[in-house]
Amino acid sequence: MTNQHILVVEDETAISDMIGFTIDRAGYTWRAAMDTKEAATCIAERLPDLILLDWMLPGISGIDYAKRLRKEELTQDIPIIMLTARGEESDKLRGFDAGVDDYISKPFSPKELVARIKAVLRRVSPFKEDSICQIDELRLDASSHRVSVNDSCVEMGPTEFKLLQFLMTHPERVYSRTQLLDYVWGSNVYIEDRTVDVHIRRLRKALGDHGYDRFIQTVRGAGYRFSPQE
Amino acid sequence: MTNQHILVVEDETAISDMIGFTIDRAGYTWRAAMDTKEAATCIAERLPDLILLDWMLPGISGIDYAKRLRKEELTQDIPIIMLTARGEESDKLRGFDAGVDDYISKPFSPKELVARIKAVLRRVSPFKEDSICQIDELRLDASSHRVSVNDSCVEMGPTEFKLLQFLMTHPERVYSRTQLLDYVWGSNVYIEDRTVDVHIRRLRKALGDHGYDRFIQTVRGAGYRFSPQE
DNA sequence: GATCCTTGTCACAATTGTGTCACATTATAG
DNA sequence: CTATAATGTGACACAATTGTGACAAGGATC
Repeated sequence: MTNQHILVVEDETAISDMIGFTIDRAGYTWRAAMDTKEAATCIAERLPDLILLDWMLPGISGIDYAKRLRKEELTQDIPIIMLTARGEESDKLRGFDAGVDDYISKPFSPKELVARIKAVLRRVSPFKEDSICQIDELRLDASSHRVSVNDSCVEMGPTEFKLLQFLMTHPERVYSRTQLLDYVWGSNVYIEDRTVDVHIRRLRKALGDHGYDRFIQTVRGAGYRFSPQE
Repeated sequence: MTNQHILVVEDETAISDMIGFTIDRAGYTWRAAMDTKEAATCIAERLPDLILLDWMLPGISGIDYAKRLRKEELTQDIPIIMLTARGEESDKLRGFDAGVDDYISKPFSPKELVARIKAVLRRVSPFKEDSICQIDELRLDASSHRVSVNDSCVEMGPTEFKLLQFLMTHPERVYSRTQLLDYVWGSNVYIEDRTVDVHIRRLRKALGDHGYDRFIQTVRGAGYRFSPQE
């Protein structure tokens, strides 16, 4: 994972300079853009591995821009971390809907910035690599976004897909509801723990039609585990 | 989930009670201190994995205390999260200089508190996992939350699991009932000593089906001990 | 705008775990 | 050997956790 590239979209140069200095020292390369137009140029020149996006940009809100990035094929898989000022946190949820991966509220420490960048990159990249994951006859194809058992398709919602993807790529290990929220939904979403149960239920139902719900096991007092065993 | 311990340094009992309640449910053990003196006592008794520190303490600012903790060898690596009231955020940067790892501004939701605690702990000690513990043919795998003897699964409740985990990671040593309550249940529960007996009984029963109950030995007048030897 | 799908939350049901008690059993002191 | 204290054990009420169906809000699609 050497030489990952980060695009900083931020109109205050004081801030983007500080950010640049920090991520430089962390071993990443980066470019700064002051508006969406510059950003487009940067992206064309070199596709970044991650985008740091200010909440407010000249002429457009960061969220709207994030949505736009999500629609373009080129950029739809690039993780986005939003930089919010104090008091804008109430709108966080809107951002997660737009596909934002994480938030940092200003002022933040260099440590925190680097930690979140690392966390997001770690979370995102393992998914990209092995696009096909098969355990027994249960097969998950990330690139075509399909789950199948013996070539017959298993229908499920996007969240269930991501959940199954995470579980299948991390089998034989128990994850608490909070951890699953962290890893599957994203770090700081404020969602009830119990919501995970409901999605587990939906996932089991989808797999159950094909007899594979037994792979998803409840560990009382701890969380859930994916395992072909027993 | 290896029973991490948190120290809460906060002079308002209403707040520290609420915090305690929350982190209890998140599976951590904790102690509360109302001032730096009490804090020192708590640290001496059991070194915490994380410190929650109020911005203002009787006689000293939280930041100054944080700096002091950073100077002591014993505490310099323990992550600190500061609790700030609204309006004190402008001083965040000073705190980061003092080596503070994160901030939470009051009022905060339990969910946010737990999320930040986990984030900081994960950031600081990412390698605290795995922990497969095997003695003879008895194997306890913390990450998959499984106990097995010769690959056949041993069923037990959550408390029995934690108890066995503690005993297996601290073999050859006698623990009194009160100590076990402290270490396995958490130091702030009010439970009868004799309850430990019942859980020992349940644990023995689970292991006994596989012939491993002899590992849990009663030391009359003292407590219990885990040991492969008779 | 009408329709469909997804999603988070809730309320209630089903299940499982927990702490305490009473009584049985065992060890130890005298 | 007996008295006494410590530990083992089964039962049980109730607490806590998890499963499940329903629902309303919000997006997406057309």
